[in-house]
Amino acid sequence: MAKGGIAAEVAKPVSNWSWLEEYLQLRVDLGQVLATFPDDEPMHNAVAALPGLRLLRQDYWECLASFILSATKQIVQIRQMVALLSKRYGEPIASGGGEPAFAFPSIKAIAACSEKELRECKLGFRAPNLLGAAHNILDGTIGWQQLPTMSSDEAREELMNLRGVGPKIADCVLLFAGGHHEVFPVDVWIERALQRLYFPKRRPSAKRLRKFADTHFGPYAGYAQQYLFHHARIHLKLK
DNA sequence: AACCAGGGAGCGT
DNA sequence: ACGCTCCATGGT
Repeated sequence: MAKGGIAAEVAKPVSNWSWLEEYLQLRVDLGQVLATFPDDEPMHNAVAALPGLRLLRQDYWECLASFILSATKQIVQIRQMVALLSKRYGEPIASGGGEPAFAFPSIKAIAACSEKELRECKLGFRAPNLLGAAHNILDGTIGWQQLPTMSSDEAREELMNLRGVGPKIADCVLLFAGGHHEVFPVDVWIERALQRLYFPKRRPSAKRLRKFADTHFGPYAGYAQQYLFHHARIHLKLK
């Protein structure tokens, strides 16, 4: 994904790529981000292993919905659920002549589904949670439109009013959709990675790790989380 | 063929 | 505040 890309090489750009620049957060200076990371061995290793890793800036709804689906599911299966939902309830989008492609379903499209239909997309017990989120957004139970202007603490609290949304999922939405780069979501992988890398003997509680994450990684803790997370998944044999 | 998965809610202590 | 257990479904 070299900068400049295709658009710069054609005489007349047929398309405006600014959405992609936004999605990949190309305005963020990675060098400045990396400079804020703690000067310790786990971070050095993680950064060295994954040069150029970036956070995405995702759509709020797509992000929230995906992470509601993620509870107790493997990543391959999450992709499956998302693909199935999109195929059945999403709008068709340009696919470049290959397989037909579909956007992630809108809030209204999901709200119009029955729980049964969602369960038929293999959502299991997550089906009522996704449906409830769509309803609560549309009926104003939570301040959806105000989320982008809220502080991360306010937005987290607001999101956690949704059934099926706890601290981890809320933090993922803050980081990946809200652009709150200081937020450090703690999931089972990061928990294991932090224990292994920073506390090989002690095995601190989840609560303790939460506090460590909040104080140790600085203003771009979310980026640090991503480097550690993917490094741990790819190179460390955890579990 | 079990076992368990990018969590969260609802219980019990 | 903790520590359980259950929740559906499919990959390994």
